Amino acid sequence: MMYESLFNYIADYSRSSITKDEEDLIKNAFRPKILRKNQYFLQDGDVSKYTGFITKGAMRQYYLNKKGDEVIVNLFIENYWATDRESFFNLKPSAYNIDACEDTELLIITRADLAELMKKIPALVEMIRVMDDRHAIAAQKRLASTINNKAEDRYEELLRSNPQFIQRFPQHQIASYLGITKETLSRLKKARK
Amino acid sequence: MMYESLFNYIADYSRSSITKDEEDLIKNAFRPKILRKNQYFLQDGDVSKYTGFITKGAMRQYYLNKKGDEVIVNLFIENYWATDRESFFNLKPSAYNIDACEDTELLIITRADLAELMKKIPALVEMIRVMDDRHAIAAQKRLASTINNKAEDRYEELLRSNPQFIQRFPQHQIASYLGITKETLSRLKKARK
DNA sequence: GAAAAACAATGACATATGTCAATAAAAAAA
DNA sequence: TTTTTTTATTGACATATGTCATTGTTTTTC
Repeated sequence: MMYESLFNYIADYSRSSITKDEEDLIKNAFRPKILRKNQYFLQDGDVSKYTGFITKGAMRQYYLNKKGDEVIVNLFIENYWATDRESFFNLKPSAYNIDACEDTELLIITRADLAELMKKIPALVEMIRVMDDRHAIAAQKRLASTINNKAEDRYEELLRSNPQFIQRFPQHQIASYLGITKETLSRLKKARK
Repeated sequence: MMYESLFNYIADYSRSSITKDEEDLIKNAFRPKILRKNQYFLQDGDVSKYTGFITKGAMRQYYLNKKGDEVIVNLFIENYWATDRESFFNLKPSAYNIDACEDTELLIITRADLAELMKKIPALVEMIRVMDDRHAIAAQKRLASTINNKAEDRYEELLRSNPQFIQRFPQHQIASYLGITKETLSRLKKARK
């Protein structure tokens, strides 16, 4: 069932594995949430009350720029955590929207419940440390890549690092995520052949 | 003396303050390091053995791209931590250089010693959590800004968020940090007037 | 299955930024 | 001070990418 993928994820991200008791604690603390395609998980202006572990589906995080068009900052699929971190940890209104790109299943938890759980489950604390670490490294790389590489190189890089994204998200969303226009991405793909 | 700024930093970043005993533990674990201007703190290919808290001075982190020119990814001044996180935590060779832009004083510690210290000082653990958190948020913002804003807007943003940088680092390094050429930055400043 | 909506491709043109070379100005070294 | 090195400015031109409008294609909805 759903929780299995979360248990596996925790095992992957921490040395110490979790006990049956701990599994039960987790089952009690995280609750399932189902989102239909296009449904919001978080709306701009609301507090990101939950962090959600995706067990099935795909989501995106974006904001609206001055001109009013969507700028995608993150894409999420299975085994990703969806939340606006800033809003979630500081309980302040978010500037982002997060919504489902496909029918999606999540396991969600509040900040307070997560904090409680971390007191009881060391593996969870370690998981978060490792996640933060990898996250920081990945962010550094994505930034460097954005600054220094041409649109084409960044697209190639995404093809290598996250081929699933290209399958599952429409091309204009991929373009936005890469920080280029859909027209540029379209031309760049043509040129690659 | 030097350690005061570290103590203040920890106090700022965690709710629980630290005891006199904990201060002594910290003094024993972190050791002072002085770097002359232009001296390396970390060289590309070496493992980033230490993380360093800057008490005085300024540093930069950069790599050499294919063409062989320096690409600055981070600038550090007082109260910043200088390390290549990926290398420091995984003890693998770094792809970055970190060197001093001015005569610089740091308090340095190894990963192992830091881990030991974290077992003894809860405030330190919290500090790191908060740092990671803010770091992730800042990285997200910097990425979004890099992707969506024009060079000029990014410069304005830096003027607002880190005016000290503009004072202390030469303009061509600021340009590199912003991901633009020195010529573009020069022109952009002229146009602003 | 027809109509509507979302998605993708393409052309013409505009603009931001990069590149290269020259020169000037400022700072550091001798 | 003089010389050298580093830093900054400027011009001419090249290139990547954006913008806007049009059309074609695919997917969704009724």
